[in-house]
Amino acid sequence: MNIGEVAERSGLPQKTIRYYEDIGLVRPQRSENGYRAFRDADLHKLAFLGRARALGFSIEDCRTLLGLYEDESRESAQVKTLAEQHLSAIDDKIAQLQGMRKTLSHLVEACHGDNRPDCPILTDLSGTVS
Amino acid sequence: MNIGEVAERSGLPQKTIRYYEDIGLVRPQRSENGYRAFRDADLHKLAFLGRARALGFSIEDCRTLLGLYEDESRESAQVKTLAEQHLSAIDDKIAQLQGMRKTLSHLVEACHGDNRPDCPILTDLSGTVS
DNA sequence: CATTGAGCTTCCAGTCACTGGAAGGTCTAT
DNA sequence: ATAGACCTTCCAGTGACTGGAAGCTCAATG
Repeated sequence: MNIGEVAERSGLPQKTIRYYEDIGLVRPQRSENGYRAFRDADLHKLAFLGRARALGFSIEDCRTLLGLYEDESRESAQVKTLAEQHLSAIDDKIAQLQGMRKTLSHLVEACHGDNRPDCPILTDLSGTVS
Repeated sequence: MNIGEVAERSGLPQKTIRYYEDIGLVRPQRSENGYRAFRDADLHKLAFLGRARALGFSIEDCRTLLGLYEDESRESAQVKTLAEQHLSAIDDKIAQLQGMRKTLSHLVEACHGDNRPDCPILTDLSGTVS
């Protein structure tokens, strides 16, 4: 398979696939003309990466996950620990965003949003104690 | 004020303050020795920026907000629109993270996490139709 | 057989918002 | 005089791509 087909079938952009090769996540062979020659296993790996990235795992986590996937003697506890850490990082991010959301939605509600200049959003940002 | 004091009082790292000067968000004067000489208005601006960043506004949004803050003839509608757009972006991010969270927490629960290699998390990532 | 256009290659630069570190000047207190 | 704190600039790196340029290869058409 050439990169175009792999991109289509994995759902990853060609640029991303080349980048993943650059950083050693996949190692496709090369045809005589210099084109990358992907095998089914490469496609499979790339799809794995796409799903792991869609769950928010970092590239380094993905590298680890791929390693565990290919390691027959892995312990599922290793995978679970990684996933739990990531889950907890997601929870932190959600909490942070919800904090922003709460403050911001209060401010948006308080702003009448017309042609006059006075604005509670700016007042809040300016730190003016009202 | 020198940068150290401004950093402490604004809560921003010195590096960040220098960076904000680089990109033209603040323009402190200079003392004869070449040190940055911040006035109260600069400190005020930096604190404004710190609060806006803490609400997740991008640097360019912050630039716009600062401009509106200093523009006496602004219309609060402009601020409100910007804030609403940002709020909606935050909502999108929260929704995306909650999607990840849901999938991932199911997978984590399904994984027994012991010394055996079989792991539903990896099975899911591998795309195996079970 | 020449040409066109799609598809592939590499390489370089840019994104965003900092952050770290090196090399060196300045100030204050002992 | 010197130590140490504080300041300066400049360069490079982060994460995970993304865009674009210049150029090679391949398949189909006239």
